[in-house]
Amino acid sequence: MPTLKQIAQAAGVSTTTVSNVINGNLRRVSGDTAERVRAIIRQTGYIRNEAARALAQRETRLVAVNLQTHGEDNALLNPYSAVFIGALTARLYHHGYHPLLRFSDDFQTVEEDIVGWNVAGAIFNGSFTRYLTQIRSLAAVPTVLTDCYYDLPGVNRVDVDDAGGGRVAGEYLSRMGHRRVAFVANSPDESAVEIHRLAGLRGVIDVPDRWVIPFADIAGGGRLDVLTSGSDRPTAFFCASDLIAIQLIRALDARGLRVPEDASVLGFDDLPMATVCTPQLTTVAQDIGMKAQLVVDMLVRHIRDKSLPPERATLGVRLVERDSVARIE
Amino acid sequence: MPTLKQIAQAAGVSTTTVSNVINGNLRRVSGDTAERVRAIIRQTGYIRNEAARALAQRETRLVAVNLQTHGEDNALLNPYSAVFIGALTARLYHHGYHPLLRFSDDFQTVEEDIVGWNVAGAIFNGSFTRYLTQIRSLAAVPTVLTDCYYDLPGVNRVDVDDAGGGRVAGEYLSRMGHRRVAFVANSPDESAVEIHRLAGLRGVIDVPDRWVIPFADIAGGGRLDVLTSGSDRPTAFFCASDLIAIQLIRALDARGLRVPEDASVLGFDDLPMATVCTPQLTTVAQDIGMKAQLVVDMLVRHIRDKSLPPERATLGVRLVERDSVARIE
DNA sequence: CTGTTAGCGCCTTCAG
DNA sequence: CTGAAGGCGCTAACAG
Repeated sequence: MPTLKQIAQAAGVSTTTVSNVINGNLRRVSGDTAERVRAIIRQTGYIRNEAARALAQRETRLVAVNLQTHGEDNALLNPYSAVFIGALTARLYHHGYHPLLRFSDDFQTVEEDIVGWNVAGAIFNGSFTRYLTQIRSLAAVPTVLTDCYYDLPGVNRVDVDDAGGGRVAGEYLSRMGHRRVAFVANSPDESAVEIHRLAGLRGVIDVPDRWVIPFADIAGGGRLDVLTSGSDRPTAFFCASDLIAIQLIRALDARGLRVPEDASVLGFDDLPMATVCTPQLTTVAQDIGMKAQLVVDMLVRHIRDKSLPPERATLGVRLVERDSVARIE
Repeated sequence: MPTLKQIAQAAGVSTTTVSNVINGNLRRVSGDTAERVRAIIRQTGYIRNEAARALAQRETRLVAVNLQTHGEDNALLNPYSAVFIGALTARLYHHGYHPLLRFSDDFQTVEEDIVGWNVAGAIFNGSFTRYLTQIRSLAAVPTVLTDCYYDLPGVNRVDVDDAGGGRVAGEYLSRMGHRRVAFVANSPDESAVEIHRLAGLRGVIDVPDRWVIPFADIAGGGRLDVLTSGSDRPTAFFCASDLIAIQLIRALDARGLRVPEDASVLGFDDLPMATVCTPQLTTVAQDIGMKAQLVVDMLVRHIRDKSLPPERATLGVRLVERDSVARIE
């Protein structure tokens, strides 16, 4: 593989000129020379050394993409994360960047990536609140936080309208005749996202605390038996994610309860899996592709113009009606 | 952020010594100096510049991970790919490497990654046969091919025992009383993986060509109607992936046919989704985490010792019995 | 429009 | 066991 210098020699020009051609600074090169240089680049199959470029420019075309792991080492086991990361990646390519993936619950590795690789920017998904403030480099590198209700001065944010989603869910369930609704979430008193979804729901329907259920209680213990027996029981379950909804449906099914005949289930996210399960999931949809685009485009804007003031965007949601919620009464 | 040189000055030693400490060449440094250097590194929070290291060493700690896209731009929409990429990533971390992700159907971008970033190694998943031979850099960079039945001299391979999986499927279906079995796959006459699965099945059960079905024919057209009416119809469908199986179950469901009562469905892969659908999928399982480990460990071995001869490994499969296949007759 | 030059931060011979 | 020095390949002033 030739170096830029060799290209310059072969073309009989200086390295500056070649560099200018490669980087599209065509104002500083005559059309003639540019074409000659390009021809040589093409015929030699020259590819620029990114490490050298990074060293000289003090910046790579890498964007640190950080995902909380919650202990699990394969963060892409979660289908929402997988789809989102895939969408981010595709959009990053669009702007000529690469994701530098990091699954971690620990800020040290994250900082090593950001600083060690001289990344152009950083994206965080989830509520890293525990250590976000410890990441000193955050101030220096354009950053976008998603699904993270934490206000860090100078940092950009993209959030889903979680409260709005909860409200939409409540209004829909209400319209379908449901008055008694339970909320199932991973950690309903820690996850900011889930807290907002619940708050939105409660703006419409009164949900008693005993019906705010950590999913683990259902997956593990017999909490579901209590919730499905006796007369004091919910007619519908609003789940903080499709993944939870689908597992809940299975758990109900295992107890001989059919959805939506015996209980209604409403999801959140609208993952591909929502349409391949039985019954197909009625869910509050967020457009993950659009979200990735919002995030990446915002980041790139701030990479290009470091003086831009912090931005904040909220992604709308909409209800997608399928088969898991029944009209009652 | 200090540079290595500044650390050296602060410690009153040369850059060589600091470099040796960082890279664990402790034979060439006295325990005393090493500790002094380490202390300064710790208290300044020094992080080594990867670009500089890469330039000096002509190699990054990046591994190019390439995924075919089949036109789609978000390759992680496919749950199998998502889980596999996640597992690869986790295992790469384990050895101190990062994945450099590329979703592409085109060898140019792939080569730009490999050469431009001086990656330490490359992993390909899927049958890139169309252009694999065009990637000149493959000879120079340790490479592992997965799920790619293509023999490239000097290149390592990890495959799943697809033929064995087909056989296991056939034997199981046979044991359950099925004689009339159809095979549903994405591109049964192009995908090497699918071809092997079918071949394995055919070693046990006779599958007429008319029952070898591209999934598109089912998803799109009314081919399924033909397959489910009349007396000349299969009693079981062996699907080349869980994803296909689940969609097939839905399509059957839409026609009022229940699985497994009216038709049995057998999947392949054993993705997480196999347990969250109804009925839960009986499937030929491959251990994706193990596969990722085989791939990465093999790659790292060859990165460390460039003189190693090419290797080849095959991942075993096993049948996981759940609820989508019925015993008949 | 084009060339010269001085680094970017680290690794790695080679001397001592 | 330690240090000095050159160079990895590219970019970006600064001259011309």
